[in-house]
Amino acid sequence: MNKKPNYDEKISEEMRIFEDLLRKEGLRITAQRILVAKTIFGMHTHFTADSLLEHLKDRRGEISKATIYRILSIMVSGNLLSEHNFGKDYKYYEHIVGHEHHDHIICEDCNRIVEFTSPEIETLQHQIAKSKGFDLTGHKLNLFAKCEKRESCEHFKKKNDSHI
Amino acid sequence: MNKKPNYDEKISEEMRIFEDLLRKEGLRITAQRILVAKTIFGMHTHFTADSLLEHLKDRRGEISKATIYRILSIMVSGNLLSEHNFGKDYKYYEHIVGHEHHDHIICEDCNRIVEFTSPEIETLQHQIAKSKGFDLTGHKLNLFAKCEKRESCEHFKKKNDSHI
DNA sequence: GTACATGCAAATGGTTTGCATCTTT
DNA sequence: AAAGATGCAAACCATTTGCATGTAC
Repeated sequence: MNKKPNYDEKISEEMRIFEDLLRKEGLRITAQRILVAKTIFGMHTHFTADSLLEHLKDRRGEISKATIYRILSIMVSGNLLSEHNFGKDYKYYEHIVGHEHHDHIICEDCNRIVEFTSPEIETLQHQIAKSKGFDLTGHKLNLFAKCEKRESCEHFKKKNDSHI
Repeated sequence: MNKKPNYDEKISEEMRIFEDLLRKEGLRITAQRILVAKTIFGMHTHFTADSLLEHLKDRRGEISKATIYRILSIMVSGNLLSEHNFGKDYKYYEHIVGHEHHDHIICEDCNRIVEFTSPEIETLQHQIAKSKGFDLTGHKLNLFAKCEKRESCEHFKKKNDSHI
C-alpha cells in the first residue's frame, strides 16, 4: 500500500480527515487502516465490531479482528467515531465525521435505532450541569421504546437478528 | 434462616417489598437473599458487584460472588434495582425502591455520580418518541462533566479509586 | 422429600495483549 | 535500519453456568 490514495468521491473528505488524524498522532497509513476506514465511512448505520467484520467478509484475508479493534480505538479517541452501549453486551459504533450530533431511540420490539436531535434538551442539560457545579463535556441520551404499530412494523422481523 | 425477620426500622419497608417480590415469583427466602438485600437497602450510593462484595467483606463466609450476581439479576427484573453502564466495563446498580426517578451526572474528574431530575426533559422525551412513531418505555440520560472548581473538589482524590 | 438455591470452579464472550513477523517511513 | 503495525493465539475480566451439595417449604 504505497500509492496515492484515490477514494470514492463521497468519502474522500472523511478519508482525508482520517489520514490527518493518523499523521497528527504519528501513526502510519497502512492498508488495513485504509480498508477499515473506507468500509466504515461507506456504511451509514450503527455497527459493532462483529458486523463490521461481516461487511468485510470478502476481504477477510486482508485484516484481523485484533487490528479492527485497534483501529476502532484510534478512531474513537480521534473523535471520528462515537461508541454506544445501548444496553447490550457489546459496543455499537457510528461514524460522526460531518454528522451533526444526535441521540438515539432504541426500539425494544424491532431493534431499530432511530436518531433524533433536540436543541431544547441540550440547553436544559447545560443548565442542569451548571446548576450542580459542573461543566458539561458530553452526554448520552437513549430512549427505549416500542413501535406504536408493532404489527405493521416492517422491521419487526429483524427483532432477533444478531448485532445489526 | 428460619425466624420471622426483624429488620431495622429504616429498611423494613424495602425488605417487605423484596420478600413480596420473591413470593410473587415463587422464589425462596434464603439467608443469602436477605443478607444481600439488607446490604443494598442500607447503602445509599451507586454500587457494582465488586463494591457490594467489598461491603460484605466481614460476612464473606456467608455468600458467594455467583449468588450475588444471581440476586442482582432478580432485583433488576423485579424493578427494585436499576442497572447503569456509565461508560465503564462493569455495571453499576442503585436501589430504586421509594426513590423517585432521576438521571445522572458523571464527573470525569473525580468519578462522582450526582443525581438530578428534569420534568422538562422527560416531557420532551415523550414528545420526541411520539413524533417518531414510538411509545416511550424508558430512558437513560447520562451527563458527562468536569467539576467547575477542580482544584477545590474534595472528591478529586478519589479519581483513581476502583469501582466506587 | 422435593424442588429450588448455593458454592465452586469452569465456561463464556467481547475485547485486549504478548510476541514473532512484516511494513511504513 | 528503526519504529511501528499486524496476525495469531493466549490472556483478560466481568458475568454466567453446570453440577454436586445444601436448604426452604
